[in-house]
Amino acid sequence: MSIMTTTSPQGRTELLRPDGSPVRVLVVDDEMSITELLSMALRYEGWQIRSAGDGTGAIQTAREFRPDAVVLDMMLPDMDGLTVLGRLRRELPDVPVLFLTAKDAVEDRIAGLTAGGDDYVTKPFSLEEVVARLRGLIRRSGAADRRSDSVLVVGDLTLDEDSHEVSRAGEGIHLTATEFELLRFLMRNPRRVLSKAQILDRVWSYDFGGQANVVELYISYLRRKIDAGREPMIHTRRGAGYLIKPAAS
Amino acid sequence: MSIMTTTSPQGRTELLRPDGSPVRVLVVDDEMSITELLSMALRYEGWQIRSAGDGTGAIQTAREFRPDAVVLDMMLPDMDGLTVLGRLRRELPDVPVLFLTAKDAVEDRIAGLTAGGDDYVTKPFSLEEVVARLRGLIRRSGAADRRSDSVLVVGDLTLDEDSHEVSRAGEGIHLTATEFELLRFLMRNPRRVLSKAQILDRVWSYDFGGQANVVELYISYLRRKIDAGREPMIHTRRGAGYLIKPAAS
DNA sequence: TGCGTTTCTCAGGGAAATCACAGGTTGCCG
DNA sequence: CGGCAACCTGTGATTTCCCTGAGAAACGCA
Repeated sequence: MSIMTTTSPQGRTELLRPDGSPVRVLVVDDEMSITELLSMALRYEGWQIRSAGDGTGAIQTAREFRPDAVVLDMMLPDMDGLTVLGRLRRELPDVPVLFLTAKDAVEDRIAGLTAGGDDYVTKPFSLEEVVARLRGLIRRSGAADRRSDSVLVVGDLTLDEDSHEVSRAGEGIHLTATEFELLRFLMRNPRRVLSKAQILDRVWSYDFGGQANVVELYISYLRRKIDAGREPMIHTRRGAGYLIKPAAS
Repeated sequence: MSIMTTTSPQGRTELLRPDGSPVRVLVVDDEMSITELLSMALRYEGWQIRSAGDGTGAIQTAREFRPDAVVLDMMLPDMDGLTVLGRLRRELPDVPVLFLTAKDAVEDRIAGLTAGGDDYVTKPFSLEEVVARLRGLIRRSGAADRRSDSVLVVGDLTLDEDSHEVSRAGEGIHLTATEFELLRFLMRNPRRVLSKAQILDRVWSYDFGGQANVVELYISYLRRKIDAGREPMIHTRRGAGYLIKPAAS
């Protein structure tokens, strides 16, 4: 299965299958709130989502739905995550899997999970992170020539999702992990106003309980690094949110 | 059967058959978890994988699948590894074989086997090691002139997978086995951030149960030998992982 | 068996990142 | 023009992550 990309009129880059149909993703988690959250976010990417609450359902759905990627919680009620993985692999040998795992479980039995090019994120995750990892997995599982797709460009600002490198007008810029995710979210939605609530929901983990003004703070950080002494690209829409756009226009 | 190479847009070098179709590898082991792990990793190399759980199945599959290489566990339920080898050889006289053997198993019998150009690794192995050995076997079994493919180059740093020689700016550097494998993995993925989990999964043996900070430790060793007093090539992306890139950029 | 090498654990130090808080600034509306 | 709400940003506490020295254990080789 090879995967193509196209750019929608809104300027968002989408992954598509060769026949133009949407990418299909299977989400497996026993907590309904999590599958809901993920389904919502992934549908917003333009993908087609199916979900399952246990291993048995996952296998069944996979067989019939034939997803291009799977999001799989390692902690399921009926069977071990590794067992599910094995059976999934029998059905869909080449499908990449994104594992969800508890933060403190990382050490002991992650062994081998990422070996086949798969990936994992720890709970609690941020939606941007899940989406980014999934995009990476799907891109790499598909046919060749997807190099350019890992680079986001807005005006003279570029962000490479593989190397995590960011530069404006050719000059490299160092960003922290949170700054990077925030900028990625902005750049994936250029010229679109994003509310603080949206940003908080996508960039911060779903269990974040802090003050909402972290967004303001990190926008401030980003401006210092990206807009410093230049024509600003990050703009405030008072009462609405923030947006990024090329400096020229 | 001659084997060609090509370089994908991701910068990874792939082995291909002359007609452009993927290399075919047969994996034979009675432990399902091992065949799964290997299949996953080898598929990620872009190869086509078939697996068998015993000697009988191996012969059958080999006859029909006609692999370019075979990974063969010496300890199979139904017959001796040597017997399987003999029958395989009848079917596929020129196909190279990579033996899997327990660490404490008879070294002397193996010694004779590798004389024919075959190779072996001991369990528990690291995936990087298996992949590297297989690549070597396949390259050497194919048409000549694949010498250059065994050398990885990133900036002024070179690593020869055949001779295990490493040098930076022409100056030879001695690395231990683990350091070598870690550097190889980094250099096979230049300019790409690799997480500690990914590194552990590929470079350390699949049964490694230790602390994740061995990766930090070995990165530290590598830096001392490779970046010492020079423009650094190994970079930390805090919260994400490590990457290697030419010093220039 | 004995010795050098390699691998790995453990723990302390230190740097970086994250975030709360609070005071200052800006823009909007009456 | 005054007042309020929204936003910006400096400061510093806390946490998290990373680095590395020291030494124990395992390994390899003669």
